[in-house]
Amino acid sequence: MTETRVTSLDVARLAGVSQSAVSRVFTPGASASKKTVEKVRKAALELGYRPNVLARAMVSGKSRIIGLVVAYLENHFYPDALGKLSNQLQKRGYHVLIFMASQTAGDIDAVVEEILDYQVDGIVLASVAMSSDIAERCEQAGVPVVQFNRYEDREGISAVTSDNRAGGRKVAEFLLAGGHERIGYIAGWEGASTQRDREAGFREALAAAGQGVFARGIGNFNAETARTAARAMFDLPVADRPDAVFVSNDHMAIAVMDVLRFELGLDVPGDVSVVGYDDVPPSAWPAYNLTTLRQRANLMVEETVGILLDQIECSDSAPPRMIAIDGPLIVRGSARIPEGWTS
Amino acid sequence: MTETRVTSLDVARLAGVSQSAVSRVFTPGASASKKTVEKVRKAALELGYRPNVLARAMVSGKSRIIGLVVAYLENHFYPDALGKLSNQLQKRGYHVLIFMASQTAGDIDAVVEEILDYQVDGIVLASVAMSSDIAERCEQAGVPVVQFNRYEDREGISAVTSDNRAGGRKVAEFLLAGGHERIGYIAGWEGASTQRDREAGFREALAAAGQGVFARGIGNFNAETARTAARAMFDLPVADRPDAVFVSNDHMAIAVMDVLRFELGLDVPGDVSVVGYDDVPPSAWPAYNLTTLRQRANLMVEETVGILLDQIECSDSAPPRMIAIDGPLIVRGSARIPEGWTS
DNA sequence: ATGAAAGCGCTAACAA
DNA sequence: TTGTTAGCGCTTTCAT
Repeated sequence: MTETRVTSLDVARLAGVSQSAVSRVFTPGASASKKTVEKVRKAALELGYRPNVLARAMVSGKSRIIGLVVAYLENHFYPDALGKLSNQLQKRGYHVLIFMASQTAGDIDAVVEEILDYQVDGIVLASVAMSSDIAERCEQAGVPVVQFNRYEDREGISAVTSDNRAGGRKVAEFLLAGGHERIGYIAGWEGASTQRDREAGFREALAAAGQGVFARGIGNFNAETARTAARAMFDLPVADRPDAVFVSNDHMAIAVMDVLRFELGLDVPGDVSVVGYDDVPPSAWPAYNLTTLRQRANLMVEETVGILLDQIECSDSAPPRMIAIDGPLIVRGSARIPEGWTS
Repeated sequence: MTETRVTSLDVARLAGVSQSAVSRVFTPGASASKKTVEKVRKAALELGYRPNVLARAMVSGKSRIIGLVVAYLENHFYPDALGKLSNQLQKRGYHVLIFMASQTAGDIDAVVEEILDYQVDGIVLASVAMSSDIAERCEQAGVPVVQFNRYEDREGISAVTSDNRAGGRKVAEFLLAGGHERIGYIAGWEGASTQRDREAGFREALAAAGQGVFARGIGNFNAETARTAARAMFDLPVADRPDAVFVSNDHMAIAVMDVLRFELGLDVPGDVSVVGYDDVPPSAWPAYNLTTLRQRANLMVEETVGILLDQIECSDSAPPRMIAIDGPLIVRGSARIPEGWTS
């Protein structure tokens, strides 16, 4: 039970070669004769040697660690994305170091400093606000950053989102085609680009049809807040309440459906049509059967990884990229389906 | 836009002290005069210096990284636990490095090797099977391991679970008190200690009342498999199907409720009582309102962190600890409530 | 192709 | 309290 730390030197001695020979055998683009490789591999196996990633990181300047900052894990979209991200990165030899950001705004700067302390090769900011300090610090440290499901356009920082504007439009068009005339909206956190874009696209398409938002509430991407907003919006006589509502993410939409049905005794979609955004797993459960705009998490993650590794591996700094991925409207049963609706 | 790497030496020069003085200022238990501290802090701030965690790890042997192996993120219990774990560790100056384990059995050994390469200070195995190799490798590397929500009792490895046996018993007693006489069970993955213990406790209490399991299906902790099991168990004439079913986690229980209600047209709890295990957020949603045994994730995580840090910080290796945390039955509306039921 | 030697940025003896 | 020195385990010139 002696705590054994096997080093390359141990292996070298056993194999009868120099320490640098061992290093070469374990370094992808290195030169070593068949013979040396063989001897070293054998010795390494015998001793159970594996290179120390940290030591390698020190000298090479590459840690193969990606820092991930996450704020909300309640919304199932995020754990889902996290899993996919971690998997993809793992396949390419990187790993994810997690940092939880409390919702507190200023906090994020401190978190990013902490991340940088670990000499990460890249950073993914999942749904947290950027500050210009962060951008600067990371650039000066030479660490690429990509924002996931959020962007701040004043900075020159890469971002991957779904095409929220187009998504908002699609939702409006669907509701309009369904003949709704009093269409409400429950907003997410107003500081989020996702929220702003979804609403902008939504209003755009409503306006094109000569309508506006009949009622507006704020849910902050939080279930409880969304419930409160739903009560305020719907606990009213028929004529005063919406006949349809676009809730800006599924996490809230589900909470809203529960309020409508179980607290207010309304029928969905009979009395009110509900449409969400994300297409998280519970939206497909028959009890909700939520019509929603799908965010293609797989593609979003692929793009994120692509951008990151481009920047890391091709040091001639690739320019920041802004990607918006289109997603389909998944028509289920929570909103009235227009006659002859196809696409 | 020059990539600046500020080192302690830079700070030392600016502050007019030695490099080790700088190190001392940034090392918790070190000695430095007010004056030195002041000069160094000022210089550090000016240059934006922060210690390199990796370099520190190399020499101190402590990386302040905890490796976490996770397999399922679909079951919301895990993201939830992950968030809590990461938060608690972060408060104590540690961070979580994620490793996704495919369900593949042998895979886990390779993953653990990879983790060890990062010189982690500890490992949390969340619901993945141990092998004796792992135990040995980690012990020999001097890295403490704790299993979360699973255990293998043949190894001397710490584990934190809920008291699954007691939980299974409580569920049975509740169903029995409700007057059910044909009680079914849908099992999780049979390789899991959680599954075994829940079933053991459940059967124990049934047996004590002179009953047995009326029907048994296997869901493998997977929603789709659970649906299949539910169809086989319930698509039968009244007399041949259970009047109650204990589904061994909520993730499956919700899927089962959907099958019962929407595919088979059965009323829950009118025709069938359903009880789950975990108390994940969706279980509280009115559409399910699932009676379930709560796993106290907060306590489980606290214990996990406690054990880990004890082993890491008090090098006189604390013995492995097995913790089983009792959880309450949360009585909601998916199962018939016995007359005058209180506790 | 291989070995010797010089660090990567830091902490921890050891002296002073 | 402080500076000097010796590494942590590795990659990478530079000779050979």
